[in-house]
Formats: sequence, C-alpha cells, structure tokens
Amino acid sequence: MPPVTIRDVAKRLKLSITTVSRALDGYDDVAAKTRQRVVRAARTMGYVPSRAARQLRRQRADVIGYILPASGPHFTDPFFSEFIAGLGDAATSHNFDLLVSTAAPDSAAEKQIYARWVQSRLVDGIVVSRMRLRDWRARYLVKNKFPFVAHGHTLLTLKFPYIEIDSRAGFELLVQHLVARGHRRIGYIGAPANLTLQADRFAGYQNGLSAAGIAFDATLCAEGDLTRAGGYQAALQLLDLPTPPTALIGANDLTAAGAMRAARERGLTVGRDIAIAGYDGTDDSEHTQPPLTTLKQPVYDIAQRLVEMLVARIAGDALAAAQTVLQPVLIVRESTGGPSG
Amino acid sequence: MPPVTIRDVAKRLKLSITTVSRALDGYDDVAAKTRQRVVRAARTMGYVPSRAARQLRRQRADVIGYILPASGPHFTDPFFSEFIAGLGDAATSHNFDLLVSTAAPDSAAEKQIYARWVQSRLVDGIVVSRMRLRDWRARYLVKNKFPFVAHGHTLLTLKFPYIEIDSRAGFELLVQHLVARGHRRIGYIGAPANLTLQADRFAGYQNGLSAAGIAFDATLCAEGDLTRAGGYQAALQLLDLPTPPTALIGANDLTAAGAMRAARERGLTVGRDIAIAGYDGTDDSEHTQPPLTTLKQPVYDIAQRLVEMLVARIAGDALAAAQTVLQPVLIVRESTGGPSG
DNA sequence: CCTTTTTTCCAAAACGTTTTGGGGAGCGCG
DNA sequence: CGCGCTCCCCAAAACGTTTTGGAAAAAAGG
Repeated sequence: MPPVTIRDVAKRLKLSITTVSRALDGYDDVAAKTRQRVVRAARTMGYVPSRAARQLRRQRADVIGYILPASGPHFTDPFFSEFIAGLGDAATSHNFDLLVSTAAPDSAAEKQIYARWVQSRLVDGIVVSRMRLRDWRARYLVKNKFPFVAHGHTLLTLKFPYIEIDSRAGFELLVQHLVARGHRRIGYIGAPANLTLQADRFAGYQNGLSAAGIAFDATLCAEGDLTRAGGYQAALQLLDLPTPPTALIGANDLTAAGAMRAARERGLTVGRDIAIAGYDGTDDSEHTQPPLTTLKQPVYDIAQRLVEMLVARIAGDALAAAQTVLQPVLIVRESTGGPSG
Repeated sequence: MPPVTIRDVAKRLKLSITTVSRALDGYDDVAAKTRQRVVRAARTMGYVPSRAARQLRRQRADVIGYILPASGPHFTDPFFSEFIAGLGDAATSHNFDLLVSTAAPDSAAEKQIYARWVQSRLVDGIVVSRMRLRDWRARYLVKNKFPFVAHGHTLLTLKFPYIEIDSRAGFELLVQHLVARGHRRIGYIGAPANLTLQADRFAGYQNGLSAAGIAFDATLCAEGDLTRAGGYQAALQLLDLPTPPTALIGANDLTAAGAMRAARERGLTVGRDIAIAGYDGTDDSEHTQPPLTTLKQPVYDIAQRLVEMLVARIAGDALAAAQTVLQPVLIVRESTGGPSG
C-alpha cells in the first residue's frame, strides 16, 4: 500500500491541496472548523508529509550533519558517544535530524563527504569537532557560506561560531596541582601536532611549568594519538628514560588510561609511585583503577549548545555569543594522590 | 550564489536536461564524446544533484536510520561507538548515508521517531539493535513492510533478517571456564528482563551451572542495567551476602567494570580473591585493571554486515542467509586468573 | 439593495530530478 | 532510391509538497 499523500487527504475531504497544507501548517486563513476536519482526517489516515517533497520545495532539509573522525574497527572514545548523544537529543528537540558519517581526518573520503553534503544540500548545517590548526573544513565551509559551528577554534583568520573549553588554562591548573603534590618532573603525552587541542594543551602545560619555575624539558614529552594504545606506547617511552618523570599528563583521558597501563606494567602503583592525569572527564574516568584525575568538560552540554547555535544560524538569526569559551573544572582523584592527598 | 542545477549544465552545453542526466548516470544511449563533455562540464561547474529532487523522483532516499537507545548525558558504552563506526563506514561504502537519532527504549519519543521515519520515507531502511523479547519495533516494521535488519532476535513469530551472537552458548562457556578455575558460587548480574539478551545470557548461565552439576541459586543473581553504575550497585548487593559469590559474571563489559569497582571497594583483589567476567569484548575490556575476561563479539563486523543485508533488502534482493548466528569467542584475561591460571 | 471588507478557499506554478516514449539523422542493404 | 536499423538525442510527465496571487462567499457598512 503506497503511502498516503496530501492529495489523498484533500480528495477524501473534497478540499483543495492548498487548504489541507495550510490547515496543517497552522495558517490563519482557514476556518477553525475546516482545520479540525483536516487535522482529524490526516491523523486517522496516517498522513505524514513526504520529506523529499517538502525539502525540495522549501529548499531546506531540517537535517544537520556530523562527521565522526574515525574509520576502522577500533573506535571507542567515550567522548564521542556522549557528544553524539548530545547532538542527537538536541537535534530531535529542535525537530531536526542528525546525519552521521565517518571519515579519517584529512582523508580523501572526508573531503568527498563534505563536498557531497554541502553541494547536494543534503544537510543544512554541519557540526565540526576536533579542529585542526589550519583547518580546511573551516575554510571550505566559510568559502561556501555554509552554516556550521565548531567545537574549538583554528589558527585561521576566519569568523565562525564555536564553543571552546579553555584547555590551556586547564592544563596550567593541572600542572599547578601536580607541583603542589611535590612533582617536578612532569611528563606530557600529546596529540598530533596539527590539532588545535594539542597546541592549546601543550601551551598550557608549558605555562604551568614556567609559572612554577620549572624548566621545560622536551625529553619528557611524547606524542600520542588520543587513543589508549597511543598513550600506552608513549608512556612506555617516557617511563624507560634514565630519569623517568614522576607525573604524567595525557592530552585526553584515553591517553591517560593507556599511560596507567604502561605504569602498571613497569611495576608502578599509580597514585603512589607515579601520578597520572587526563582531560575530558567523561564518566569513564571515574571508573578507572585508580580513578583518574582529570579536567572535566561538559561534553553533552556543549553538543547541545552547538546544535542550538547551529539551528539559530540556519534560521538566519544573528548569534548572540558567537564565540563561547568555557572553563574546565579540575577533578582530583586518586591517580594523583586523591583529593586530600 | 545559488547551487548549480542540472539545468545550468544543460544550458551551458546546449543539451537537453535528459541527456545530461543520462550521461551522468552512465546510460549507453549517449555518445561517448557527449558524455565526456557533460562529465567535464559538470565537474568544473561543481554540479552535484539535489538530494531532495532525486529522492522525490526515485522514491528512495539512500539513507538508513539507526536509533541509539539513549537519552540524556551519560552515555558512553563503547559497544555503540564501535557499532556506529561500523554502520557509518559500511553505509558510506555503499553510497548510503546514516541517520542517527536518540531515544530512550520504549519511550514515546522512540515511537514517534519510528513513525516519522517510516511514514515520511525519510530513511529507506532501519537497523535496530538491543532487541526486546516482545519488540513492538519489529512488529511495527513488519506490519508496515518496512525494510529493516536487527542485531538479535525476538520472541515474536515474525520473519525478519538478523545477525545474532549465540550468547547463550557463550555464557555456558564462561561458566564452564569459571568452574574449571574451581568456582562453585558464581554470581550473575543481568540486564532488564524484557531484553532478549538478558533471556539468552541468563539461560546460558543457568545451563552452564547445571552442566557442571551446580544448583542454581537465585540469591546469587541481581539485575543491572548494562551500565557501569548498575553493575556497581548490583555487585555490592551480591558481595554483601552472608556467603558471597567467588565469581561474578556481568551481562556486558560495562556491568563487569562496575562490579570490579565494587569488589575493590570491598577490599578484594580481582583475579585473585574474586573472578569477574563480562561480555562484548570491545577494546576497553583489554584495558581495565586487571584486564577483563570476556566474550568477544565482532561488533564492527556485525554492524557492517547488517548494513550490507539492509542495503540488499532495500534493493529487493532475496537475502541469502537471513538469520545468521555467530559464536562469541572466550578471551581469558587476568580478571579470572589469567590465561594460564 | 449595493458596495466594501473580511473570511475562506483554491488553481497553478514552482522546487530539480529521473524516466517514458518517442523521433530525427545517418548508415547499410537491396 | 527507399527501407529498415542503429545511434543519439529530447520534450514532457511525474514525484509530493509549499507558496503566490487571486476569487468566491459571507459579513459588514451605508
């Protein structure tokens, strides 16, 4: 049985298509009684407007897009679960749908998806996350005047709305916390250098050191890839130094989790023999062994607010606060000695 | 600047719309030379077909839908990260897009989303996961003859294609493993009773016990909710029994992770004083402390295969293996004493 | 009772494709 | 030369909405 169209409803009611459409859309040039008839008939007949037709006519899709920076089997960063949940919930509550795709950062596939989405007007706005310092996505979207919002900024001189966590200040705080616990040799496991978050967090780390009067030592820094495996490898490297660090900061919680594992393998008890801290503060960090000291960013809220900003931008509203910067909050747990430590 | 349409391309080339369309779609009734001209012009002009128009005309969207069983901030089950990555990658490689929404199981919102998606032909197929014993979603989709595939079966007498892991056999195996390690008091932390996976895994647990000649003891069973917090609470309850279990099986890894935490809080060393095992086997399980014994299901592969089945079904192909049952593989790690234990 | 205004409805045009059902031109063949 | 074939191409219809620009009917005003 073919889906019921607006024409069917009109025919049944002996009304014009126009009237049915306008009745359903709540225009005031249709008699109250008629509207009621229409609404009732539409419901009992199970009429739902065709998305494609509506979309074609109105030139908008009521869909926002998000591309997961992942390709391949092993992808379990809780950050993104929570981020997607936030996007999804917010989208639904604004009567938008969420289109999700996956692509490895800077891959050909990624470019292709953006081109397709933008050109074919499949989505009418995009949320982009994990920004790169010179982010072609931002450049591309700005150039095409395509509505988008970002989680984080870039180095480019482009104007676009974003929400950002001041992770630089956060990492300063983290270093300060470790220094207060008596640490002087504090290692850092970063992310790929082209990521904004790496630039910020690394700068925060360095600032923190110099604020405490500790000389920066490049040998205490290693590059991870924001995964557990990357953190593990990098941590091993640092722990095997002649004079290993007594504290380790990971660019995110996953990195820190990998580092904890490496520490254990080297016979160290995390929280006593070595301090380890991360960044993100999703639920998982609370459940590591020992619980992880971390900087918490409100991932779900951010996702929600991003959607709200995007929806407003699609509607053409001027954005009140186009660039928002939030402060992360330091959560001290046992992996650095515990709250009272 | 308005997007370039097929009409623009046709006008520029002084060809008909028809010819341009057919040239691009690779019909063989257009001269090779003409096709070349068209293809080139389309590319240089940056022409991409309008999704809405194509969709309206062809009566299909090339979109598949998936609804995440979550609503609210705390949602970080790695199972779903990996599942979504699999869906996304597979969809992309079949030239489909993936529409994602979130809704709490059996909520009004969930019903509404299904109705909308199905009626408005927004998606032309749906992947449904975490099946319920009497799943209204399966019923609804079958009734509306809407293409879908499932991860797991139901109790209903409905025919639909699915992939399933024989978790019943898996749990038998798990019990057997624990018995071999000398355990007699084996606890079980389950999931809500309306879930198929709970029925299966619980049955497997019971079978395992009876195969080993151990009497089933209901006091050793508690209900979790597949989250870490749920596992934690349930485990506390079991550990505080007069004669607590010496081994604990969680319905999934998250449950087991929560149980591990509870055990530690009671001063037990996991893997020595108590054995704990889970189910899912995503990467996370390898990185708990101690690493978790688990039954591994190939989540990413399953997601990919589901998409393939769905795409085939949308295309109208008869499905070769409509119901697939895979065996989970037991991965023994230190949480139950280690491989050589 | 005629005019003006308001209320309620509608026909037709778009939106950008794909597909149907030809049709003209060139060629080979008798 | 005329016929049929093949090769390319195209006009027009259709997909299901929303929106524009009235028009008929009813109400109000004189």
